[in-house]
This record gives sequence, structure tokens and C-alpha cells, in this order.
Amino acid sequence: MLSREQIIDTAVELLDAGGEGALTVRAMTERLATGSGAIYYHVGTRDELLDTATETVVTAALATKPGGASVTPEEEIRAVALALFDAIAEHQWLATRLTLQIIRNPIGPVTVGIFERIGRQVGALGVPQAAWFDATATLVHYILGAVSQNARVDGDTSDVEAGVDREEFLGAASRAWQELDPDDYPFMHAIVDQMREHDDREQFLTGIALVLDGITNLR
Amino acid sequence: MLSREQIIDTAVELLDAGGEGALTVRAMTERLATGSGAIYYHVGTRDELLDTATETVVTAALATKPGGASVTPEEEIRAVALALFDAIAEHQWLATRLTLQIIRNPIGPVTVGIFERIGRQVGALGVPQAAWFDATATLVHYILGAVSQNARVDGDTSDVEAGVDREEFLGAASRAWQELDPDDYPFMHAIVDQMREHDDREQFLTGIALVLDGITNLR
DNA sequence: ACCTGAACACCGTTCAAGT
DNA sequence: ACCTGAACACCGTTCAAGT
Repeated sequence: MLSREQIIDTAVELLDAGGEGALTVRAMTERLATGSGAIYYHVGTRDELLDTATETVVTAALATKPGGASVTPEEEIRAVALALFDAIAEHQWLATRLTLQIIRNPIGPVTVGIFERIGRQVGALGVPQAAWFDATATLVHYILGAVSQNARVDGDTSDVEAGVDREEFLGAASRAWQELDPDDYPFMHAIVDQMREHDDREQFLTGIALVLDGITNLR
Repeated sequence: MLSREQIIDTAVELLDAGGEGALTVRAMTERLATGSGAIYYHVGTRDELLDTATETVVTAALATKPGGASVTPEEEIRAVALALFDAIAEHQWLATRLTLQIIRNPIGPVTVGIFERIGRQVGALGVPQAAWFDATATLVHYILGAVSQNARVDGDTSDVEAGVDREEFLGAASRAWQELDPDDYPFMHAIVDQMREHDDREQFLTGIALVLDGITNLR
């Protein structure tokens, strides 16, 4: 018998392999050797399936160990942030789907789960309660913004090739920046070297440290 | 004769009125009283039209006055951030399309335009040059993350009704949060009142101030 | 309760043909 | 150069019918 879980797993596979465009009802029925009605019976609309897949993947990412007793709030926040960073690296379709879910269903399990997880640590950081909501919202907005914008479309290359792709990409980008009119784009010219040598993950951690610095100043 | 500009304007109208799903080639040909080939001739694919529309709207938003001579870097950054905030409030489809464009074309005019505009002010803030790229990336990630996640889907109501909608929405959200298990979601329960009374725009400015605080600490 | 699959209305895109 | 619009392959969704 066809199960809801099977359908969701298959959907994630199709999404990972070919992006949102690859998730068609017909592709699903072929892989699952079933009729289209069966899918609607178990998970509803294509759009609902997309939401469910998002929920499943994000929940799994957040389920990483709650951290030992001796973990600082900063470390815990970094762990959650990196879990989301890695989830989007693995499932690039999440970048837009996560945003869509937060906009359309801000009281759903995805939004609430992330907020609760980050918010507790903001409290543990010693931020006065009156600032909890603002501080947590800022952190969550930053984390989700950064991970979404860092999702790279690089096809299904091996790990070794991915390194090459990355260098090629950075080279192309820095060349494009070099070609900009220096009078119109002085800043881009000034940072072209930093851009070529930067690491997304490191920059993400630097950004978190920076926001955390602003947050702890609220004490 | 049909012009590229006409096509883009019509596309933005359809997108504003009904979201991404409302932008169909057939709806375009009806409004413009033309054949489908004409659209492909002028702007290419539907996807390319979507990118062009995004570019047009973002460029217009960034074109707000460059600021007088006596404007501080902080004020300038706030002005750019609020311009993007308002652009997404007016064109909600931007939330996902902007992310998509940044991912797929990080060297395009949209990404470069935002980066240059914000980056200059980061320099003017006195941040050491070695930290320019990291600081600017953090700020841009935060701004785009926050504005995207604040895009509300509220249909085509008048300004007065929008206020009612907002209260209804906040009420529904706070009620949903109240119903969460307090043992599993202590943080959500603690901030439910702040959430009901907060203002998105104010919270956004608070977030920017917080990130700016972290950035100026780099001096 | 669970599943099939034909049928339907609607897509984006192409391209020979016209002016 | 600019535009038409029929034709094509492909969508998501429904629903009577089966087990």
C-alpha cells in the first residue's frame, strides 16, 4: 500500500535532483507506479506536497542533537544556523519554498519551530525579556536571509568537481565585477579580491557573530 | 507598435494583482491585444520576463534620491532598506523572485546595485577595509531576509481594511501561539504579547540598528 | 478506505506564414 | 523588423469506476 511517507520521500528526491520544475504529478506517478488520484488522496495538491516536503526537511534539520549541558547559547545558535545552512545546500529548492511558507503560514510548525529554537537561546544570552521578540526576529531574519541567498545552483557534480565549479564561479564573478565602471561602482572594485577568496560558510559565521554582538549589547 | 516597456508594465500589473500564477502568456496577449509570438520576440521566455520585471522594480526602488550632502551613512542605509521594504510590500511576488535572482545571477544588476549602494555606506561608517565585504554581506543578507519574510499576503483590500486584516491576522497568530503546549514552547508563550503589539516596520528598523551596532563595533 | 486512469481545462513555446 | 495564431507537448486536478 502507498504511504504518505513514501510520497514525500519521492518528492524530495525529485526536487533535489531537478528543482521545483522536476516535481510533476506525472513524474511522481511513474516513480511510484501508481495513478495520479492516489497522490491527491494521500497528500493533496502539488502545492500542499511542496509544503509538506519543506516541513519534513526543515524539521529533520532542526532535530539535530539538542546539545549537551555544557553548550553555550552562542554555540547552540551557531549549530541551528549551520544545520539550516547545510539543509539548503543539500536541498536548494528550499530557498524560495521556505520564504513562501513563512509568508503564507507564519503560525505553522516550520516558523514556530525555528523561532522557539533560536528564541530560547536569546533568552539564555541574558537579553532583557522586553527585547526578546525583536532580538529573535532579527536573528531569524538574518539566518534565513543568509542561507537562502547562499544557496548555489551547481548541478549534480561530485565533491571534487564542486570545488572546481566554485573557483570557476568566483573567477567569473570577480571578472564581471572588474569590468564594471570604476566610477559607478567604486565599492565593488574595492572588494573584488575579498570576494574571490571568501568562504560562504565562514562569512555566514562572521555575520552571526556580528548580529550576536549587537544582541548582547542589549543587556 | 508593441514596446518592451509596455510588456514589462503589463507583467508587473498582473503580478501585483494576482501573484506569480496570474502571469500567463495568454493573460498577457489578451491585455496587450497581441499574439504570443510578439511577447517572445520582445522579452523572451516567461521566466526571462519575470527576471526583467524584478530588475525593473528593484532598480526603481533603489533610484530613490541619493540623499543630500548632510545625510549620515546610517540614514542612507535605512533609506535604502525601507525602499526595499516598501517595494516588497507593494509587489509581494518579489519576495521569492528576488531570492531566485540573487542565487541564479549573483553578478547581475540587481545584486550588484544593492551591494554597491549599501557597501559605500559601510565604508563611510569607518569600518576597516578588510571587513568591508563581510560587513556588507551581513547587512544585505539581513535586509533582504527581513523584507522577504515580512511580505504579507493580504489580497487587494483598501488601506482601512488592511488595518483590520492586520489586527485579525495578529489575533489569529497570537491565539495559535497560546494554544501551543507551554512545556514544548515556553519561548513562544513568553513573547505572545510582544508579537501581538509589534509593528513590522519598526521591528525592521530595530533590527537594522542592531546589525549596524555590531558593524560599527568592527572599528 | 484506497486506488485507477481517462478526461478536462489550461499551460509555455515554437514556427511557418504574413506584413 | 515585427507580429499572428494554430499547433504541440506538457501541465495539475477531478471523478466515475473499480477493489
